[in-house]
Amino acid sequence: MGLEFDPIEEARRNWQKYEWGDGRAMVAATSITRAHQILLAEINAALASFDLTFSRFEVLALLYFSRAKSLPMGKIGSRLQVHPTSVTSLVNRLVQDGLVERLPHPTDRRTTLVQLTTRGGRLAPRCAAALETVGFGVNGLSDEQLDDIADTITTLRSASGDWTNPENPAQL
Amino acid sequence: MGLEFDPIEEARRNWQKYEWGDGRAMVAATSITRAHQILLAEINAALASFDLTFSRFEVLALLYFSRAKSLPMGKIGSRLQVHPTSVTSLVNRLVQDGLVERLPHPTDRRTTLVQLTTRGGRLAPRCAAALETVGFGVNGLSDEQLDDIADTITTLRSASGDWTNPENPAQL
DNA sequence: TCCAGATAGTAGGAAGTCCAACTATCTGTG
DNA sequence: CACAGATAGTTGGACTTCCTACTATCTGGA
Repeated sequence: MGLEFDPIEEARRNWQKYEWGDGRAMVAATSITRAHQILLAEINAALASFDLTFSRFEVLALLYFSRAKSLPMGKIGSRLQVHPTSVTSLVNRLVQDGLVERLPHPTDRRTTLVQLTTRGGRLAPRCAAALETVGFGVNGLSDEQLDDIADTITTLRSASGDWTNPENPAQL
Repeated sequence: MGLEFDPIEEARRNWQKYEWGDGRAMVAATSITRAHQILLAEINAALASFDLTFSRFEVLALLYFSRAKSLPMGKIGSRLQVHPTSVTSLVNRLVQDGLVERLPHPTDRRTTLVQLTTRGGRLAPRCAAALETVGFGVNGLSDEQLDDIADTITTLRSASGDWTNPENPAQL
């Protein structure tokens, strides 16, 4: 990139210099944004040879884990925490690639079931292996660091109401 | 959301159950992705009343911090770590909103300078204040947690070559 | 001097995300 | 039973990001 310094530390200095605050929250938020950008690039590079993206792989994996290898569109959205319209476009592409199929729900005609195809079922574990090989882009971190990040972000997610923990009614 | 459990923990269990790995890296990567999604939504909500997004605010802030309140397109891209074409589209929109101007570089005719307008210069600090008010979406975390996350991600960024530290020639 | 290669920026296109609005279907209450 | 409101999914549009390809300009070595 040609940078001789950490651009995020530079941002913190300026944030403080102009008295916009201590920069703590800004640095944390910017760091997470940048981390996401880096990980996504490495993950997608690892999946490129399968003609998959991380988002589409997540759908495949979710279906693979399900009992009947199928789930309603809406359930996919709530599990992956993405908007219904995102599910629509991801599934469109997966159907196009022959990795999943849309099926009518047996009793609720509003609902569309997404069913993993044989090809999709074969592909998912191979992608998982490829992702494990590249360590999901976080190879530079120790097991402890990975767990620390995950734990802290769990706090963040919980505070933002990512899910309702039955053991913690306070969240309601 | 209607979820009664943490979808990421559920993913870890399944990852292990199908023997795809211990799920550590997957959980860390997925957590960062989700954290990014949450923060971006809160940040953009805080900036919506200014008709700004986080990306466009970052450009504004970077120019505000610069000596002449102007920078070349390319420098903006390298500081914010985004692709040149992203800078083009961000600046297009900022120009359209009258917050920045494109100026020719005095000596290098290839280069385009982006100059903060008076309006842009007035807006930047107000947006910064709004972001500080919502704590950049990380209000649920303590100062220590914020610093821990930032530190760990610095390791990750450094490992991925985000910048070349002059004090650490090993990165070259 | 002059041209090959590097550098700066833009255009067009793909992908993912979200939102608002819309259709179709179900469900519960009066 | 019937209808208002909830629920499921899609369409169209906005935004950011990246990639490839392209033009314009600069620079250094032959």
